[in-house]
Amino acid sequence: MFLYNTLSRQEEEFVPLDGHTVRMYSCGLTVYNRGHIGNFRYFTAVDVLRRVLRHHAGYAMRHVVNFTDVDDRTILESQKAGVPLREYTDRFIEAFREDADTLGLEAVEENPRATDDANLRAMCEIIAALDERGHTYLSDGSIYFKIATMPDYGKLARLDHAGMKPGARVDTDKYEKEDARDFVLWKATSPGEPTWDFGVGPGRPGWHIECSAMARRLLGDTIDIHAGGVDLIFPHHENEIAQTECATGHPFARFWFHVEHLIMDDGEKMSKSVGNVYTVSDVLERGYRASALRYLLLSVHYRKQLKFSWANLDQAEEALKRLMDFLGRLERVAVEGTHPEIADRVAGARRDFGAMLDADVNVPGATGVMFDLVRTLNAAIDDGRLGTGDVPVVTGAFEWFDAILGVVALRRAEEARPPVPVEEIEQLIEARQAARRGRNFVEADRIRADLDARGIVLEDSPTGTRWKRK
RNA sequence: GGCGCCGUAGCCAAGUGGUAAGGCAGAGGUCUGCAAAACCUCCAUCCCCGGUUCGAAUCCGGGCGGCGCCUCCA
Repeated sequence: MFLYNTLSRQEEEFVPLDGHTVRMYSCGLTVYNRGHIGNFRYFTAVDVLRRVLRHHAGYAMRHVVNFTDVDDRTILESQKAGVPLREYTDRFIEAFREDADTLGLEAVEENPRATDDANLRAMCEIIAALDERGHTYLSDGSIYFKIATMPDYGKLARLDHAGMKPGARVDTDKYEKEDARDFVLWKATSPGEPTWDFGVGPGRPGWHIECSAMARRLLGDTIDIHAGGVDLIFPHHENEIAQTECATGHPFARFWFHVEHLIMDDGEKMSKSVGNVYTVSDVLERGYRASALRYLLLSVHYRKQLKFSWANLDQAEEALKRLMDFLGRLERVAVEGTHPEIADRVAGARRDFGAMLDADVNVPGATGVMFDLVRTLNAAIDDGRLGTGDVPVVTGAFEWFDAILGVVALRRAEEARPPVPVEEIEQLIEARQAARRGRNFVEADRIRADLDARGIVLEDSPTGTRWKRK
């Protein structure tokens, strides 16, 4: 398969270094707040990449997603809340797990948090190695990385520092730095701040060092894929490269996978600092389903900005309904027989779907292939050219599609918890059938409208009445 | 000011040199007690202007517009 690599700015064929296990690190949340749907656009994109690597390319995974549970904001917010740092960040880690579960993200192999001893120790080992090799200096009790000691610094972001806007915002750090681009590895702490001492003196981690350390400890010196949002390219990922490569002497990540932003209708990036933020639970409270949200998040290629709007979410819901209606219909096929042309058509769709995934995870292209197949098969069902003998081939294909998309499984889990008890629905359907037999259509329509208002839709067919969630 | 991305139908969105996938919405039809679902039909020449080419939405140049990064940020 081919993946776009930010490092080379082009698509490259991807094969894990050892040929069978993908070692992937994706930057996780800073847990001072609940993640918003922009964050989850990224997590969902990485989830699909992971699923493609596993279920399509057939690789084993060793995938690490961290929690940044110490930085200026987590410290500040926990102090404001009057809660110990660890306890404060625990809440948002728990919230993340809930949201991840709601959106059907596959569990990853490791979820380290920065303040675990093993990770702090790993950070200090890197810092010590950098110090030995002359890449650091001390200023005001903090340890800095010295950019000037790394000739190829900037190879990922490719920023032209000569052309940077003069003045203003380059050096906002309150500490003394020799060069504006130097960054802190280990921060001096002020009284009352959490402090650790694992061999480089008391202090707390700089932002970038944790990812380098956790990736190295759990995945080794060179990893296959490092993922993040595009906003992390600079400075975060650039600095991770600097630290790790100068400490180990090996290339850090072979592929850099960056996901574009989700932006709001009004055209602004959704971010905590701007304040235009919706969480997964906000979306659910508006009456939308998580499956629809997941579908929407997948409906734009990961390297393009996704403009979020409630109208788009409505459209996603409708598209998903079409898919679910088809799958339901498939289960009810009664005509016997097997048709080789159906198997051919399905095989073709599987091939095309896979080709889309191979081309830099083209999910919108892949869903196009899938819906094309839905129409063909719906038509085949209509005129009896799809028999019970064909059904397993078809369901097999759609199960595979969903192993990647993960949207049908979510929807089915939601269906298992209808807003009206199943027993009651069935009683009402029975009552309505009796009314219809007596040609009392007023009563029949009343029951249908009543259920509709409660979120249950009825559909009549020659073989009886079916219900589904709205 | 520097670097980069993007601009495809009413909406969302693939396609990046060979004559516009898919979804939503809309119109007409078939089916239905009525609906729903489903099917059939219809609905774009790709922001603008130049250029390269037998041929461009796709490549090049110039505009216009939107967004991102350069600062914490998925």
